Amino acid sequence: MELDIRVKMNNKLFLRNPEETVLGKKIVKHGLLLINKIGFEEFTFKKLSIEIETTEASVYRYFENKHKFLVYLITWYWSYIECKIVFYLNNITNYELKLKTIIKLLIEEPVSKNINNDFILEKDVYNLIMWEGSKAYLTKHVNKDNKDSLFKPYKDLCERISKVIKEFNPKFKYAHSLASTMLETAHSQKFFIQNLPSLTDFKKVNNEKSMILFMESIVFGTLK
Amino acid sequence: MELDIRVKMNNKLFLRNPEETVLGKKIVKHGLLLINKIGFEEFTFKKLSIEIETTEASVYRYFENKHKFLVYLITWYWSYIECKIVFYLNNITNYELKLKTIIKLLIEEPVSKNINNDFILEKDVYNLIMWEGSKAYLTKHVNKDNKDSLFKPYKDLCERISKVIKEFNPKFKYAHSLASTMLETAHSQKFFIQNLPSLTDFKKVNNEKSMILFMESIVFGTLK
DNA sequence: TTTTAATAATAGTAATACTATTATTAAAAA
DNA sequence: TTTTTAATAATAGTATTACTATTATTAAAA
Repeated sequence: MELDIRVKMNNKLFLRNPEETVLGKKIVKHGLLLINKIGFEEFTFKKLSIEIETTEASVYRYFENKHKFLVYLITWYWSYIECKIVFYLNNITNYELKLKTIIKLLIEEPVSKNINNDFILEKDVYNLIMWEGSKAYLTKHVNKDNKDSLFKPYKDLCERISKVIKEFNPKFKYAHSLASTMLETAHSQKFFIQNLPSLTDFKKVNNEKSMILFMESIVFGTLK
Repeated sequence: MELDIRVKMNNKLFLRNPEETVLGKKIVKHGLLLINKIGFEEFTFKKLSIEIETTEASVYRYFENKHKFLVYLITWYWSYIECKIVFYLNNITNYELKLKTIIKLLIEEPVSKNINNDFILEKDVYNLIMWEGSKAYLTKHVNKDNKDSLFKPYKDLCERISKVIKEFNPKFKYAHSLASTMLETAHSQKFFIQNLPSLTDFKKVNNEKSMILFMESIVFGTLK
């Protein structure tokens, strides 16, 4: 079963809504691929415009700058994960199972066939989060961006997870911090496995089961 | 009591050892301050050279590029923290107390008077780690940098912490991952407190005690 | 005293991160 | 149908960035 999730994006993230035009969708799709390929530091609108055979200025008509474009993509992922969590927790009443499901959704790499809309591929955004996710907020303009609600999807996601944590153990005082630690740890450990494996205890391939066990030992160890 | 720690730096990080000349020390000292002030993305060798009244080319004689300069500073911090841990664990035999001491050292903000060498201020590097730390490895050339042993200090630190974890609970399978999670979480939670507080459960000021309790609940919860 | 080596300054370059202006096309109003 | 307006794209620019190559200056060693 595939989910068709439409995410409403904060309109401070773009100058013109890329979902509304062919060129806009092309920018998002190929921009995501290009950042994954060469990295955010090397990525420029010029390079993207050559790739999709348009002009630099045309890209600038959609996005103010490459940072806003990154936040657009990252935000899309966070909103998408929250939708997924809402959907999969829907019929679960057991709080332990709820938490286990969340952990699975955070760690399990999406399979490539799982296309959820016509221009963003889930596995590509997953990869982007791993490599560039924290760069969305690790800037000196984080406070301004925060005031523009750019990080609302991340906060909402954190809030949702922390509510499940509190349901599981109402006495635990640090539900939000545990939730954000879960989110950050999922991505950083994934990155370390691929690139700095001695910072982890996992194999390069087929590590999902042991990663899930690790995360469960942290979450349930902390909460029980 | 103050520690006078001299850290031996990987010589792939610089073209000319900045510790050996007055200009070199000036570059490191004011470079650190400038990155903290304007952020790594906005930081350039040109701006630094104006600040310390020299030329851009002179800065380039010490460091290949600004990324190597960042890794130089970050690496210094990791090595320094490992030294500190070695020193403070020296006379402790109780493994629980060892872990608690490590947690304290990772979370406690250094006091400003604690100057450990003539050009790097501990509190400034601490701040740098919080804001720019993960940018040291979140690049597409992480594998090349890793082969040049640029991240050895971080790995050594992680290894040292994971050894204490294993002493405390020899059966725990994920000592390295727990250690790297501790390191990453210490910095990300500190950043969130200051900039995205709704991702945490701590106050903006005087949060160290509760942060330490949070980290202890994770570490001992997981290991017990 | 001369040679050599270390260091700094000058002057460049291609690329980056944009902006302002002009041209083209499409839709709405007269 | 024609004209006006609006949307979009392309052209051509700029200041800054991230460097490099060359030349000048100073200091130390032979």
